This record gives sequence, structure tokens and C-alpha cells, in this order.
Amino acid sequence: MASNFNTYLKEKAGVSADQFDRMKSKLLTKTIEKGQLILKSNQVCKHTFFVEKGLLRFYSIDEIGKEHLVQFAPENWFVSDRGSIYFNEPSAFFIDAIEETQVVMLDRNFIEFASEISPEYRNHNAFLLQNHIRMLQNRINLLIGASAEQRYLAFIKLYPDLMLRVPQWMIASYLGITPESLSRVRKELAKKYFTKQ
Amino acid sequence: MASNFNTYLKEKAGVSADQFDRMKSKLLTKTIEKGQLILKSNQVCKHTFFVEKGLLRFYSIDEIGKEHLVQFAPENWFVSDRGSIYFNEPSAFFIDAIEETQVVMLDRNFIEFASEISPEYRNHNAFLLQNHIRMLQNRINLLIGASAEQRYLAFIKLYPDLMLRVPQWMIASYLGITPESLSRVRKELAKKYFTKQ
DNA sequence: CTCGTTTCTTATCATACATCAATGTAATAC
DNA sequence: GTATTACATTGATGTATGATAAGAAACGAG
Repeated sequence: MASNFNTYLKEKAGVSADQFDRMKSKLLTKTIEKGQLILKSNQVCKHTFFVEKGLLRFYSIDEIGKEHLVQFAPENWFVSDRGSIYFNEPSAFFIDAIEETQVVMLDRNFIEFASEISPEYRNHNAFLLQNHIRMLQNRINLLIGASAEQRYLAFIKLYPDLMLRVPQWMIASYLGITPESLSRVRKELAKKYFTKQ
Repeated sequence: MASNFNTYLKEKAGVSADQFDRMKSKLLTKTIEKGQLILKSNQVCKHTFFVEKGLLRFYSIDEIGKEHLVQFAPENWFVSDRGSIYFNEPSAFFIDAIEETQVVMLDRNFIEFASEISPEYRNHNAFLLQNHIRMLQNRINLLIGASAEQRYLAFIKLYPDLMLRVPQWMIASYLGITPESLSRVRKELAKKYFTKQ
């Protein structure tokens, strides 16, 4: 139970076994069925989810019903609507499971509680925030400056294993293009690499 | 000197006059000429800039020399490359002044120092981080889902006064379109609102 | 295994936006 | 006051991506 989270905290944050022991009673774990929603738009987000196993998606739906994928969360990633948690306001996003997923659920209290037990945990939390901003900024930069093809290549670099795990229409939604366009981009790339040999 | 920053901290963060007095000796203020760079790509960002008066821009330049504007920073806004500061790594961005600008420069030490003097300051800093993420996420959402026209309308809403202060080619660069396209978008909008009367 | 569903690809046509070039306009310098 | 420079608009044309539709392939439930 929460063993990947334990390993993660040890390796990435430097949280000791003893510290983790004192935290773990406050942890909630849960299995999310494929397709099951764990955050709906207009609902206040109450948890940060750590993915033990499986795959979640964080997305919005626009006025005409189209989904726009903001973030994937595979193993060892965190996902939440930070704005909604922090400001206690209704979210504009959805989170659901692309595959059956095991998550550890961290509420606001847990994060403060764990930070008091472990300064390393607190630091790591700060790190995650900064890192999050860095990734978002990077994404914006790609969206305003790069072609669909460049963005697809950047996606592969960021999430190499996801290419095989998620349907292409979701990748397209992440890139801000249609599945048909992605199909064309892929065809072009295949052609390029093939003729290069 | 740094008087807008003082007012800002009092009103937005709840920092008392006494607390501010103890901070202010560590503050650096500076005047940035129009066009002057205060952060260059490949350079590690050392400060967060608070704009007392004037207007800064935060942008990148791609392989073919095109500028992509990530953020405007008018009066009472903060700007910095958080990733570069936090991770002590070279920035991929530039910051320069669109107008002659007065800034207060906050270094890493200042932020910790001020946070120890004032818990309110520390809270406000956390608020700024969360808010930053919220804004970036919002922007991504617009970029992957909305048309140039919708993005322009959102821009006007977010920075109502900037419309008049910045050249259109910069707005275009913020929106991820060419100046020519923006000109056409504006023409279309003017037509719509005119014929509606 | 088989049928139905979902996903992916392909083709055609439509549209938004880019590019390039010319012209217009306004601010600034000389 | 004219010249220069920066910025904005317009038009012609090109290109990437969107929309729609249809078929092929993969997948999943029975």
C-alpha cells in the first residue's frame, strides 16, 4: 500500500523510512476504474493525486463539448487542480483514468502534516511547484511558437512511454490538433525517417 | 523609493508598515531604459522584478529569430524566470523594458529574509506561486482550444489597459499569431460590433 | 471466434492563419 | 517641414490544419 509513493519519497525527496512511517497512517489509497472521474468541472478539488500505477488525464471541456488535455499523469506523477485546492474555488477541469489506476490521495492537511514531520518533504513540495511552473511555461512556449510536428516531437521526448499507452486522439488533444492532423504529422515523420536511410 | 511596492505589500499581502521598514534596507531599485534587457537567454536569472512603474516583457526567441511573448508585466506585477532562479540553471528567456521602467529587485535571500520578518509576506509568496500556475494553465487551455479571436478577447480582458500601451505586433506575439492576422482579427471584431448597433 | 465498437488512416474540401509585398499612417529626428 | 523610421493595414497567394465522411484495422465483450 502506497509503496511506490514510499520509494518515490525516499529517492526523489530524501524522506527517511522513519519519517514515512509517521506519515503513512494519514494516507488514503484508492483504485480508479478506467474512465472513472475523480474530479469534475465546477467541483472544488480536494486532493492531490499521486499515481502509484496506471494513468490519469487532466483536461477541460469547451462550450462545444471538445476535450482539451492539459496534462497526463503516469506512474510517479502528481496531478491536481492546484488553483482549485488553494483558492477553494470550483475547478474548470476534469480528471479521469485512462487505465485502471491506483492513486494515493493527499489532502491539504496531509501536505502540511508531512512537511512538519519532514523538512525534506516540504522542500520537495516547493520543488514540485517550481517544476510545475517550468513545465507549463515550456508548454506555452511550444504552443505559441512551434508547429504541430515540433510539438509532437516534444511530446514524445517528455512522455516517451505514453506514445504506446494512450490513444492518438488523446495525444492530438494534448497537442491542440485533431486526430486526423496528428495522423498526417506521423505519416510525414515516418516518410522523413524512412527516406533518410 | 519602492513606495508602490510598499503599498502593494500592505494592501495585497497585509504586510505592516513596521515589517516593511525592516525589509526595505535590503531592497534594490533600478530604472530600466526602454529596450534594455535585464535577463538574457543562457544567463541564470538572479532576481524577481517587481514593476513599480512602466512595463516589462518576458519572451523567448526561437531558432529562426522569432520572438514569442510569454508574459507582460505592467505596474504591480512580478516577473522572473522562476525555473532559472530556483534550479540555478540558464534561462531560455529574455526580459526587457517596453517602456522606461522602475523595478524593485528581489533576490533569493530577500524573499527568505522578508518571509522571516513577515508571515504575511510568506503567505503572499505562496499565493503568487499558485496564482502563477493558475494563469499559466489558463493560458494553455486557451492556446490549445481557442481561436485567435477568442484569445485576443481573453487578452483584452486580462490586460485591459495594455491594448493601448503596447504595439500590436507584441500582442500578436503573445497570442501566437502574426501582426497581419491580428490586424484582420481586429477588423472582423470592429465589423461585428459596428453592424450590431 | 465473431460481431460490434473504438480507433486510426485516407481522401476531399473548407478555412484559418502565414507569408510576402505594397501601401498607408503616425511618431521622431534632422 | 520634410525625411526617416516604426508600426499598421491591405491584398494576393500559399500552407497547415480543420471538418466531414468513409473505409481499414485493432480491440473487446460475449
